Amino acid sequence: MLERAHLAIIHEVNRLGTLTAAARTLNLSQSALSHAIRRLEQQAGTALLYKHGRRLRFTEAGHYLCGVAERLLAQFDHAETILGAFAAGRKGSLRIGVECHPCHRWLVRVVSPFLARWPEVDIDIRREFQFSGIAALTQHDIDMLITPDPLHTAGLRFTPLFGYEMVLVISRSHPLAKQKVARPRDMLDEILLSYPVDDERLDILNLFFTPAQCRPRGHKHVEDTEILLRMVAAGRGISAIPDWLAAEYLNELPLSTLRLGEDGLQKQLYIGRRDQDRPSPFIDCFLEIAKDTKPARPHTRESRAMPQKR
Amino acid sequence: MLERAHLAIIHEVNRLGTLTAAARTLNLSQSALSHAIRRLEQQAGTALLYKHGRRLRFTEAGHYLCGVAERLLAQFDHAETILGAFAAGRKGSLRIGVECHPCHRWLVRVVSPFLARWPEVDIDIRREFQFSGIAALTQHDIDMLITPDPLHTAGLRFTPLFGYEMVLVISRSHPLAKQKVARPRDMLDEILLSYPVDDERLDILNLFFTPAQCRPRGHKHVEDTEILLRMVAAGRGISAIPDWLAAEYLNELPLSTLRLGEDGLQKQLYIGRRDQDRPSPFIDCFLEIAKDTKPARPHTRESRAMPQKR
DNA sequence: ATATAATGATGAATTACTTTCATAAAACCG
DNA sequence: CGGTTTTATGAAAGTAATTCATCATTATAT
Repeated sequence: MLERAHLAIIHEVNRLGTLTAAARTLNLSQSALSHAIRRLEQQAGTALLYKHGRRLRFTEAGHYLCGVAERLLAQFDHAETILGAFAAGRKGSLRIGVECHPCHRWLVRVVSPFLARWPEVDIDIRREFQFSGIAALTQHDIDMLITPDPLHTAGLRFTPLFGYEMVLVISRSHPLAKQKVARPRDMLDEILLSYPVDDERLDILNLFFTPAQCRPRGHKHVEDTEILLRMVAAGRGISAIPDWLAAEYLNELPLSTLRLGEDGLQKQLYIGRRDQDRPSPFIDCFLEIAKDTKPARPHTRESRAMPQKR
Repeated sequence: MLERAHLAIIHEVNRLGTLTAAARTLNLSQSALSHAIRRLEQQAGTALLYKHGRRLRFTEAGHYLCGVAERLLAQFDHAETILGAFAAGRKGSLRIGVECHPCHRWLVRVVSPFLARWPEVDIDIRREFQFSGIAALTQHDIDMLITPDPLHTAGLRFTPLFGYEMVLVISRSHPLAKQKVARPRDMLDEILLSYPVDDERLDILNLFFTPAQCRPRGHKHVEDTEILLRMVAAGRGISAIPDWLAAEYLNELPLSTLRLGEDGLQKQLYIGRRDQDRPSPFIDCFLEIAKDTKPARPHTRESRAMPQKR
C-alpha cells in the first residue's frame, strides 16, 4: 500500500537526486530508503527508479509518483498545520488566492482588520497557480479565490464584491491626455505595460484591442504596480488598471486616466468558495469585511481630476 | 505523523459510525483502531473523537480530518490505479522520432489504430533533433526512431519495416515526362525541391547527383509535401519522394514519376529501439501495427501509370 | 592507469511499532 | 436489573521497518 512515507522518500529523492542525501534529510539510513523503495516497487509491480551511473533516475511510473507526492505531501502538511491550530486552540487557517494582480493593495486593507479580530487564524495569500485559481480552489489548494473572472463550475459559489472600471493610464504630458475616451486606433504607437500574465487573461487585449483587430506597438511585463505606474508617468508606455487603483496614484504621479471605449471596460470582482465547505465564523467574517471594504476611492467622473489623500 | 492508515480509520469510522464496524471492514481489531486513534490524538495534541453514549462523535478537529481523509484517500486510490496501469503496461508514453519527412503520412495511419487500442498511452512525435535521431534515441529523448538510415550502434536495434523506391516527380507536361528513367545530366537545368534537411542527408544528392559529379541548377526547401508537389506539378521544379507517396498524388495532380537511374534508388524504412528497454505490451503492439501498415499503394511498375483511387 | 570517494544494493540482526488478546468500564435495551 | 453492545486499556505477540556491515559499481582525482 502506498503510504505517506513512500511519497516523502520519492519526493526527497527527486529533490536531492540521491538516496544518500534524501536519507539525511529524512533522518533515516540510506539502506532504509533502498529497502522501502524496493518493497514499494514489488507491491506496485513496476520499477520506479533505475540506476544511471551511480545516481538514480525515475522511470515513467516513478515520475508520475513524483507528481503525486508533491501534491499529496502538501496536503498532508497543510492538514497537520490546521490540526496544530486546533490543538493550540486556534480556529484554523485561510488560504486566499488572488487572480487579479492589482487587487493586492485592496486585499491588505481587508486582511488587516480581519487579523486583528481573529488573532488565532492564519492567513496565507497565494498569487501564483500551477493551473488556474479555479482549479486551486476545487483541489483545496486554497480556501477562497478573489477573481474578476468567475467560472461557474459545480461545487463553487461566487459572491460579487464590487464593480469597477478598467481605465487607461497615460502620462499627463501625453498628447492624448486631454481626451476623455481612448480608442484602440489611438494606441497603435504605444507600448503596453501589464502585469506578467498570459495575454489571454488581459482584458485590455481581449476586450479592447482584439475587437478592434489591432495591437499596440509593443507589450512589456512589469511585476510591480508602483514601478509600472512610474514608467507610465515617465511616458514609457500605457497601461490599464482598475479606476480605484488609478485614483490612489493620481495625486502622487503625473498621470491621466481615460475611459476605454465609449462604454468603458466594466468589471466586477468576485470571491469564490467551495459549496461543500462547512460554514465557519471566521470565513463569514472575512467575507463580511471584504464586502464592506470598498476600493480606496470609489471613482466617479468628477473625482477623477481631483483625487484626495487617503 | 498523519498517515494514510489514520485517514482510512477516520474515514471508516465516519462512514460506519462505530469503531467495531470500521475494524471489521479494515480487517483489524477494534482494539487496533482504538489504539491508533489514541496515538494520533496524542501526537496532534487534540481530541478527534469523543464518546457520546456508547458511540463516538467527531470533534471539530476530527470532523475536519474527515474531509481531509475523503479527499486524500481518493487521491491515493487513484494513484494506485494509475500505478497498476503502469505495471500492467497499459499506461505510458511513446515518443517517436521520424527522420524521414514524407513518412509522416504513413505514420498517422499507424498511430490512429494504436491510440484507439491504447487509450492510456500518450504518443508524441518529434521530427526535429538537436543532433541526430540516433543520438536522441540513445539519450532517451525518444523511445523509437523511424528512419531510412539505420546506424548500427551498440545498444540499438533496427527492425526493417518495408522497402520502397525513391522516384523523381516532375510535371506531366515536362519534356522529360515521357522518359522512364531519369539521368543526372538531364536535370542540370532543373530546380530541385526538397524538404528542409541538410544536403548530406538528401539521397537524391548523395546517391544520384554526386556520383555523376553534377548538381541541378537550383535547390529550394519546401516544408509541406502537398505544396511541394503542387509546385512540381506547376513546373516550378522537380523532387524525389518515395514511390508510395507519389502514388497517393498521381491521380490528384498532373505529375509523372521517373526511376532514378537504371536500377532505381532503393531504400528501406527501419524502426529503431534501444536494446536495453524492457519489453512493453504497447511498444510491441506499436511495432506490430507498424509492420502491418504497408505504405498506401504498394508501388509496382505497372501500377505507376494507372493509380487507383484509395 | 590506478587509487579514492561516492553511491546504491543486499542479507541478517535489531529495533520499533502495530496488532491482538483478554478484560474492564460504560451505556443502551428490554 | 441482567444481557448486549461498544469503547478503553495494559501486556503480550507479531509484524514490519530500520540499521549495520559489506559489496559492487561508477565517477573523480592523482
